[in-house]
Formats: sequence, C-alpha cells, structure tokens
Amino acid sequence: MKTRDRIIQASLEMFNEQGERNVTTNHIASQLGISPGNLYYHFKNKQQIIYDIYLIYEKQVDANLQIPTDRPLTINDKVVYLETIFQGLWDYRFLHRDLQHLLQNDDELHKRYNVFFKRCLKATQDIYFGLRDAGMLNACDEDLRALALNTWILVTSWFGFIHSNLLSDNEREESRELLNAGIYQIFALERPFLKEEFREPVAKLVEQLGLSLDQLSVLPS
Amino acid sequence: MKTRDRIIQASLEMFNEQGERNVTTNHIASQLGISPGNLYYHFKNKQQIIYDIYLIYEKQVDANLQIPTDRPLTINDKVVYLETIFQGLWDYRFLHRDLQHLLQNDDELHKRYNVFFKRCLKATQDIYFGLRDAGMLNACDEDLRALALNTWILVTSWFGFIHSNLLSDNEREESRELLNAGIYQIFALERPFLKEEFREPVAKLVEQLGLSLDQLSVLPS
DNA sequence: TTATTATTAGAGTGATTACTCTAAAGGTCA
DNA sequence: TGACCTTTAGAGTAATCACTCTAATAATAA
Repeated sequence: MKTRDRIIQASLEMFNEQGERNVTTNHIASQLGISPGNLYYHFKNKQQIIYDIYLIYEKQVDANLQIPTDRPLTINDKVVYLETIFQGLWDYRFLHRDLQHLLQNDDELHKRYNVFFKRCLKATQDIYFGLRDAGMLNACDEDLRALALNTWILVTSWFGFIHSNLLSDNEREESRELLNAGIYQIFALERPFLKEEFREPVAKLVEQLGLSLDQLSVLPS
Repeated sequence: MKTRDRIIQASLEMFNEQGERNVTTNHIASQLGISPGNLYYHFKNKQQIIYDIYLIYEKQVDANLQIPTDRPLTINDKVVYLETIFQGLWDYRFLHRDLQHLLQNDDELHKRYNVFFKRCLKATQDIYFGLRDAGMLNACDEDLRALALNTWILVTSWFGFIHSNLLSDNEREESRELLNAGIYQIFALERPFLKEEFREPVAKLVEQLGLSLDQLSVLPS
C-alpha cells in the first residue's frame, strides 16, 4: 500500500481508538515506523489528514443514502439503511466524537460538513416520505420533518452517548450489541407512526436484529 | 466575591464561549487579573475546576427534575421541565460539548456522571409514566422507556447539534430561538403518544413557545 | 551511465501549557 | 507591636506537539 494510504488508515484507527486529540502526528509516524518528515511530505498538516478521512466517509454515506427510483421502499430497505449508516458511524466514530472541535479548527471542513448535513437530512426526510408513500407510515409532513431531524441527531450522537454513559463501570467494550441498540432506538422513534398492519412484522424484524438496551441491563427499569 | 468563586465563574464563561480545550489556566488567571500561582492556590489543577463546575450543574439538574408527589403531573409541568433543563444545558454547555474528553481525563468525574445519568434517565421515565398516569399519554412501558432514552440523548446533544450544523454559514448566534427549537423537537418525540384530546392544547402551547426549526429556514423543506 | 525527481530519515525548533516555587503582602488577634 | 496564617504575585520549568530543514536514498527517465 502507498505510504499516503497507510497514513490515512493508521490515523483513522488511532483517532477512533484514542480520540483525535490524543493522537499526535509523531505518534502516527512512529506507529507506521516512518519519520515525521515523511508524514509531512505526504500531508501539509494534521488537519489535512482529517479532511481526507472525512471525504472518504462523506462519499460512503452519500452512497448509503441512495433512494431506489424504480420501486417503492420496503421495511427491509429501512433496516439496510440503518445497518450501513451505523456501520459507517462506527468505522469513522472519531469524526462525530470530536466533531465540534474539528469543525472549529477547519473552516473548509465546517462549510463542507454543513452542506453534507443538509443533504443527509433531505435524504432522511425523503426516506420517511418514501415509507409513507409505500403505505407504511401514518403522519403529516411536519411529523416526518421533525422525525427526520430527530433521527439524524440520535444517529450522530449514538456512539458519543454509549461512550459517555455506558462504557465506564465495567470497561464493557463497544460492541455490536450496543450498535444494534442504537438501531432499536431509531425504530422506537418511528414506531408510533407505523400503520397497524406493519407493527407486528416490524417488531419481529427488530427482535431478530438483537437486543434492546433494556435487555442489556445497563439502564434503570 | 471570593477569588475561588470568581475563578469558577470566569472558567465557566470562558469554557462555554471558547471550549474547554481552548482555555488555559493562564488565560483564566489573566482574564481575572490574578496570577497563575493564585489560581493554583485555590485549585489543585484544571480538572478540579471542571469537577467543581460539574457539581453545581448536577445539583441544579437534580433540583429541576423533582416530581411533585402531592398532585398529578400536568402538561404545564412538562413545559417547565424542558425550559429549566434547556436553560441549564445552555448555562453549562461546555460540559456536554466536550463531555467525552472530560470524562476520559477524570475517572472520578466519569463515575459520578454515570450515576447521574442513570438518575436522570430514571427521573425522565418517571415523568413520562406520570404523564401517562395523568391520562395524557397512550403508550406501553417499552415505548416510554425508549422515549425517555431518546429524550435524554436529544437533550444532551442539542447544543452540539446546533453548534455543528446551524451556526457556521452566517455566524448566526446561538439564540433563544434555537433553544426553543430544541424543545419543539422533544415535543415532536412524544406527540404521537399524546391522547387525542390533548393534541390541540399541546399544539397551542408549543406554538406559543416559539418557532420550530422549519420556520427558521435553516433546514431543507 | 547520468540527470532528475520522488521519497524518506531524523534531528531540531518555537510555541504552548499545565503546573511549581519562593517570597512578599495582607489580614487577624493577642 | 508582633506572631501567625492566608492569599497573592510572578518568574520559571519540564513536557508536549505540530511542524521544518537538510541531506541522504530510491526510483525513473534519457
């Protein structure tokens, strides 16, 4: 692999594991067994490494949020959307963890992220509108717009939430269970809007997916 | 005012405005016109300043989440809960902005915060159960538990969200409008569970409160 | 081969920052 | 007044970190 790509990959891994703030460019270089000079030959500065990682993430999310034009949406589409989005969240989790600081230090990134956010929110709305058109949801436009925004906030905050609230006592590893619990919470958001005849099958689907947070016994009951 | 209290107050203001990461102990001292030595006479280290600020915040939130025992909950209680909680969020917004990093660097804070989170989640659940007991909501236990958790995540992520997504283009100041939009989003969460006869009065209440985000024309429609 | 360019090493640097140390000043009470 | 404790100033320091500079080496082309 090219040195440049190895830098990106190692940075991503280290950022995710230790947080961007705790990973220095010297750490990255030493992790790869290369010199700092070499790293700075390939990247102008640390910001640029982050920016380049972000671009890859953005591209992936945009691909994941495509809406089929040739057929109506199904409930299974929704599951696929959530699974791919949460997987992306996980793979690039440092981005959302330190988002505010990253944006504060890089105007270009901030502008680009704002455009990206609006595009994602639009796509999320369109997915919900699509599900309503497919006869699954019962809600007015205002409901669905608020729902889309709440979905976005929940999704982008999910790993921050589990990291802050559920991972300290017992060093529980961030796991697929906790990831699936996030999907469960999103389904809980839209459940009240589901038409009667879809509640049963969706409940089955969610159950298959894994556990709710309640069952992980980390929360009060 | 005592020097110790002035340090706490100045730190809080500066942390909120610039982010904890960008405020050094020397900045705080110089802002107050005192020496770094003086600051460290009153506080063992920077962590302790943060910890002390956190304690004040925690106390305030606990007070705000009290549930009346002598009467059933009303919809107006809900408004008061949300207004005081969001105001507290705003007054101590740096805490949630940099939460993960703060917790990572201070085990004692992390443990204490975990207990606090569980207490808050319990209180939030109890409020929702109380609203159901008062005949306002129509939902099963599982619905309400998921709702409480989603409420917590939304509330604690709200200012991070507006800071990252809505404040860059035009330097729009974080304003009461944006704070109220957060309350609007929380009401949107529970709206589908509201019993028919309460939808009209709640809608009126929400309208009085201010604008939804849609009307702020920062989002796609 | 030789010339040229791309890649790498690694020592070093200037800026920053949390925090320390010593001594002085201020307050209190006999 | 003088003894004693509290509070303050401010210079200083060790560590950290993003980044630079120079020179060497590898790759490529003529």
